[in-house]
Amino acid sequence: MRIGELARLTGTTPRALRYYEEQGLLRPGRRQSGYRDYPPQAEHTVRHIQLLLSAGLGTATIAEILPCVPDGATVLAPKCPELLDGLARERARITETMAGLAAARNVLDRIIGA
Amino acid sequence: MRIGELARLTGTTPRALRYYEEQGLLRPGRRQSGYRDYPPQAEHTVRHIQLLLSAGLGTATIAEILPCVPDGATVLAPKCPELLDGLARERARITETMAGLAAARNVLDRIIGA
DNA sequence: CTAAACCCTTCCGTTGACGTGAAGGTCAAG
DNA sequence: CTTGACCTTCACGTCAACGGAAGGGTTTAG
Repeated sequence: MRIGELARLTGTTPRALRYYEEQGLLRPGRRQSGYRDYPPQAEHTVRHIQLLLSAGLGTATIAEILPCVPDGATVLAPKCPELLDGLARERARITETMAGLAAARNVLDRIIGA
Repeated sequence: MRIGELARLTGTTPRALRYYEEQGLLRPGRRQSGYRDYPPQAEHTVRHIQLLLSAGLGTATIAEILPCVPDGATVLAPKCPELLDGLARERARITETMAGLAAARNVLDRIIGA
């Protein structure tokens, strides 16, 4: 599929997809015309990227993670033990952020009050 | 108190405090020398600011909220009903963000696996 | 009285994930 | 064969919350 269709399927823009490629997150093939050509699994990959981005992970970190998450949806990663440390830190960071959000939401609740 | 002491008390920097003032979040007095002079309650105010910032609220929104949160710590805001809508939306946004973080953390957990 | 430490304003720099044209090739349909 | 939608590569712009340096007054400890 071409870039426009993938963008529509994933609710993003061609510009963002080119950016992901520039950051090493996607490696689409090329046609003779130069147009990018994405395989169907790219949709899943892009959704993963969006999810991890929204969690505050940077593109560099995601670029390390993605090769450990094969095409299938709910797959574990048996073969990237070097990343476990970093992933655990990211996990902790996410948990911290959630706690902070809960605290701030409590403040809002106190302000909203009745 | 002067800016350096307030910065130490709140774990931030003079630069950040000047920025908050620039955005209308703080209004310290001035001495003849031009030095900023903060009242003791400023410490509480700054902590509120930090908490709301960490929740993803922008300085403009916080500037609207602050006048509704008098000096006392756990006070409600009876007198700003116009903000209730916006605050409710921010609250919803925070909840959404937390859900997204939980989802992303689940992805990480699946990757970390064993 | 002097030196260190602190403060002032002004202004430009940073970081990340894109947005926004510009100038031009490509492709399916009428 | 031409429109119009889609694509390409630059390359600069944006937004938020500050960081940092320049150039110069102020306060305080010795």
